[in-house]
Amino acid sequence: MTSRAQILDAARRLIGRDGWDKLSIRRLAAELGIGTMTLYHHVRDKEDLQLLLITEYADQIPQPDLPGEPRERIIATATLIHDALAAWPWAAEVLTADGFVGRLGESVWMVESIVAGAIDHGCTPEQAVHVFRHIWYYTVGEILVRAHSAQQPADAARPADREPLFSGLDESRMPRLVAVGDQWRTLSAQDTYSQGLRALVDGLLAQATPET
Amino acid sequence: MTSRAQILDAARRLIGRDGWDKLSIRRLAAELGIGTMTLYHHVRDKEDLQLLLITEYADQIPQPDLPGEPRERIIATATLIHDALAAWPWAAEVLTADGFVGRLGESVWMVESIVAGAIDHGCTPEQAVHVFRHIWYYTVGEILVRAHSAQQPADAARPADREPLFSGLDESRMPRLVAVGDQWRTLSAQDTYSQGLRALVDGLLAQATPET
DNA sequence: GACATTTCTCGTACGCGTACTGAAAGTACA
DNA sequence: TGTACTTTCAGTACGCGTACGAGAAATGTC
Repeated sequence: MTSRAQILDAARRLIGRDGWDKLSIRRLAAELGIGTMTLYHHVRDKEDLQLLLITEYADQIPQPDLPGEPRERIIATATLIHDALAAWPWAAEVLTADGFVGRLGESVWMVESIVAGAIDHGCTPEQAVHVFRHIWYYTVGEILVRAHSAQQPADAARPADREPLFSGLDESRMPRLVAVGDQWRTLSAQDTYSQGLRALVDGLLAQATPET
Repeated sequence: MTSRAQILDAARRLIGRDGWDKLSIRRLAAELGIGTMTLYHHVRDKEDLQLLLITEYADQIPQPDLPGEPRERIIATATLIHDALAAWPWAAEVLTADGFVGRLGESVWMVESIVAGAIDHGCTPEQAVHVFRHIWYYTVGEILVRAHSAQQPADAARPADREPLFSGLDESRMPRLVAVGDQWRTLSAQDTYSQGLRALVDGLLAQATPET
């Protein structure tokens, strides 16, 4: 008999050894020493398998002491989500479904934390849901875009990507881009997320409670 | 001899007929009546083929009269990008690479427009680049998440996704989520993007020019 | 015209995800 | 004990992206 726990263990072993892009139904079955089709009796889909792995991953994130200030609590929680995804960008690709919320398991506290922060700041429940949604959009976008662009240096064979962007631009038509020039690439990407997140949260909270 | 134009035509025909998820190298070759591997002499990759299609799609978007007010110009341009992607969400999945900017072809004016708006508003070039970047993150995230969740109803077979979210939540631990309840699903998603975009832009511009 | 070089064409093959069949082997319950 | 159900697994099949390498065709050069 093969149990769910054994499967997930083997999957983690496989991912740890060969990377998450090498995870396949066939390889996992081989790792377990069982037939390929047997796996489909424990797991509906490859996506289902991935969701199980992600749920476990998310559940393992410890719930930290969050600041009492609503705005700071929202930002801290979002950053936590972001960091977790950044450490495993593959999860973001799978989680790009709204249904993910139902799969969160123990780690719903992240959603609760952000929604609660928004409500405590004076948002209506509807606005609070929107706040979470917008933060989620922004976070997923940042992770996915960065994960992809970080992959680029791997295949440095493409010469078009190596030369400065906007090289053959007509200065009369695109004056600002020409002025920006190579600054595009050389930006430190470290605090980018934090910056955008703060702007977004400030904007959202200001929108929701204009009198403040 | 097979030309690039013929390939792209056939690809568009195929996508129009069977949907963009049915586009495959093999089917495209069959549509053209040529061998599968022949395609690889005109196109490096499947991704390359997709980027060609997207470039053409983007180039075809007409450049409208944009408002003179910097903030409004930024929002109008971002909305344009968003609408274009929403009409063809598949493009967003492919474009999730920073290198996309080099592939924009004629439609760089969108980037120029946003960067120019930010600079006109008082941002430094570096800040302006960040403004575009954040808007891009948010837009891509919104498109990808929404595209995925819109696909969900297709396979309504999964019962777990049908029942109300957060059903079995412990009220004492997740009070806010329980309070929000089913509002999660019933939100009108129409103006969501516009709302979040405005919040983000306002936050970004306020961050860049705090004295205003 | 003869040759070399580049460009184009395509068959074969590998690994992948996944569906279907059919048949063993184990377990549960009568 | 027999019977029904679940779990396991091999085999086969389909379509996918694409690496390899062998030919065909076009093009340039003398």
